Amino acid sequence: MLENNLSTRLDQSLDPPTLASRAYQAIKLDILNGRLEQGAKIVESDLALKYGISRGPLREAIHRLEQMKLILRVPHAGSRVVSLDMKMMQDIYTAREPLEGMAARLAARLMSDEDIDDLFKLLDQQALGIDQSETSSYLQSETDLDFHSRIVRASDNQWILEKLNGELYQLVRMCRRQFKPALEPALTTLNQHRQIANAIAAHDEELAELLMRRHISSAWKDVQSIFEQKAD
Amino acid sequence: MLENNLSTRLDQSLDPPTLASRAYQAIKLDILNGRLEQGAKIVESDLALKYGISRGPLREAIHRLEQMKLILRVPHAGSRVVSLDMKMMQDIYTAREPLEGMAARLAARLMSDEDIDDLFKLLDQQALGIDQSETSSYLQSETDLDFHSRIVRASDNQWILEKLNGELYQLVRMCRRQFKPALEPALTTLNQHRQIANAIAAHDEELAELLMRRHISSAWKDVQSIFEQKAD
DNA sequence: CCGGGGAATATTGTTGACAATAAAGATGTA
DNA sequence: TACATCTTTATTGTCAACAATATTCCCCGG
Repeated sequence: MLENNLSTRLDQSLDPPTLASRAYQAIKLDILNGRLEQGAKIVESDLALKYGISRGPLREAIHRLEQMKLILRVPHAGSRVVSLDMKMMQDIYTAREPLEGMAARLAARLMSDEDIDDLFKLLDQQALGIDQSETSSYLQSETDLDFHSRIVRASDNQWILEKLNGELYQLVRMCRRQFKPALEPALTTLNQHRQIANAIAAHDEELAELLMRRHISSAWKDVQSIFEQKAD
Repeated sequence: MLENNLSTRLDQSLDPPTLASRAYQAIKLDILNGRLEQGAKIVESDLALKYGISRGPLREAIHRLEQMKLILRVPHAGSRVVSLDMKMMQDIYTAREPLEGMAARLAARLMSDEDIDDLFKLLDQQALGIDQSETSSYLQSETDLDFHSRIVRASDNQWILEKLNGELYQLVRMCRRQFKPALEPALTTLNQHRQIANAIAAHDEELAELLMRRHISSAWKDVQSIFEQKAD
């Protein structure tokens, strides 16, 4: 198990060169990739051993993941990987809708011509990926989030950026991974993205916000239906 | 300085009976009340001594406050109490606007008749406080946030609740405290609150969201003007 | 007098050991 | 066998010392 330690796996990620940060990223990836599955118990000493660090920094990593809701912790009783139920995902999509709507509005106001070009290039790329049907659903999900991520970055709002990119999108990734087989038709998503991009290119704030809200709302309906058909 | 330690000051707050949690609450209060002023350097060993605990749990408390943006931390260099500049407050109000709009929408959908009654009672109480002009601006600010807080709680959305109540409102408190003298006319605020409450009582989701967004937007304009007249 | 380099200091990052609490298992009784 | 209580174990919470890093201050040369 020692080939799994941090110094060998994460030497290149030098953002802040602190053990806690690297452990944080490592655990986050383990959760997102499913190596730590939903509801799995997190034992500090085990993970510390696995990553070859002490419990101190590992603890800090766990606390960060707790704040972003990837880990659920109950005092004196330990922590587990979050398990996404329907209520939680509903809360998340319900919060995403107005927040990303505002992000789209700001993007329509602020986005530079070059960034708009790049956005359309991304859409073309996404269209190509749909034709080649062998493209993994994982990749499609990533390019989808990439689209949203660019809009959020263009909003020039640090708070919205952190909450959406840093927190909500991770949970969306986890949720999508769980529902790998039953995906919403990528073509619908692409068309909605195109409309949003057009509104942003026209600097039509009102329309960009409206379309983004519709887009998120329709995405939630898809996720919701999967939850319901899973619960029969 | 030892009469200031945690066991004497915080015995009653037993939410989670862990030193880290109590330190977290203590430091949070110290920041919100201005005992730790904006931009002040946070030295772990000093605070640990002051609160009579070790650096371990104190560190955890600092990390939590960092995540909620009351403390700014740079690795290896230490942490300071956040200093609120105009850009940051703009980001916060810009995020509040759609989020609280959605909260108002949900409240209009879900709020029970009893809770609506309580909401109106709070408004009457607030009106009384305005007549007695000796009421401190601090109290007015608190009842204002209380109004918003109830709506957010009624939205039945855990994520929105945590972000608004747990994070953004603290920063708004800090900002208001800084601008004690120049306050927006409380009467305007009260009237806007009344309109919002009416929309919620009528279960008019659309209107509740719209009015709440306008309310936040107008509140931001007030704060913004104070920033600008301070920077001349 | 001013600026750069380097030792001294202060502060954060990390560790392993200890204490307190909760979970699991054993023991005895009805 | 079922159940309650105690004992044992596993796990988290806390602490104090150590290591690594950044900051400060002093000295030196210009």
